[in-house]
Amino acid sequence: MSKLELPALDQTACCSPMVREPLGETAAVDLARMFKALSDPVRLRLLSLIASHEGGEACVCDLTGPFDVSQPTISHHLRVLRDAGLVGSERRGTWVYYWVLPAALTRLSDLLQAPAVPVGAATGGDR
Amino acid sequence: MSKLELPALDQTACCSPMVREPLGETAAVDLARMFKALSDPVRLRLLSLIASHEGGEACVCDLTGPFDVSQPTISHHLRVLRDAGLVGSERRGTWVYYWVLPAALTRLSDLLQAPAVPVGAATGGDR
DNA sequence: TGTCAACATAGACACATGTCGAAATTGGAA
DNA sequence: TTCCAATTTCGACATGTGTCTATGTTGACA
Repeated sequence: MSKLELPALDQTACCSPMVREPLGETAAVDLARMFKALSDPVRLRLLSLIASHEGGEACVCDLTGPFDVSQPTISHHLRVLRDAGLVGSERRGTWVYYWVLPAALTRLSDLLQAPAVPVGAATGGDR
Repeated sequence: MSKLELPALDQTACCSPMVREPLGETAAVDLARMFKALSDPVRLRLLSLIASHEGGEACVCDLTGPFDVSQPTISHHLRVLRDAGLVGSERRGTWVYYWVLPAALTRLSDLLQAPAVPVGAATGGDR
């Protein structure tokens, strides 16, 4: 009997029990893609700048000035943010407007607050 | 007079006002580094798996099995998470334990909830 | 229709990153 | 001290990423 208990004790000493379901592989790929979009300082600042405007929306003409990179680079970064589902965009005549998609950001922050809370497959959708 | 008012109207039509201070360059570099650590699916799942254990802490021996990559690769990923300040680690005899640093995760989620809220320079510190 | 401004895309390039197997390091037991 | 298990680090390599200049696309206006 004592022999049977020792292995169990060994495992208890090494392993703490799981208290919740960890993130699955499919969700991780999706979420990692969004985090990757945020993993560049310029892109992070772009998102912040857009969100700092009234209504969480800004014109591109307001986004190309404050950075030390060229206009095509800003455009490329905005594309990455959009493709990752973090912002939406629309051309209105001369100007193109970008806006944050709060649902996507909420999805990320929910994960970080309780990282192992099961995340549903719901998408934010466009504005 | 009507000529003088048109340019001002044009600018109003294009630009929405700023309602808060956007993220600065220095903070963005720091935060982007943490997001980069989360931008790989395996690393995201590792963090989630650690956090899913009781006390937000897990033994490495629990972390090397559930993934389709080699043990050195898991070790490398854990290193990236640790260097980014998202987890802490400690060797206790035979086993090495990793735990999440909630303050770092909170810092990220706060940014995503109100992306343009000024983020202080406070660090999470180690456990 | 031609011209211009605003913005996006393409291609090239230097540098970064994920993964592997091999090797090194650390701690425990004999 | 030697041997072993657990874990980290190293070096190589294929692939990915940020940035640029050049070019293409879109919309407004004369």
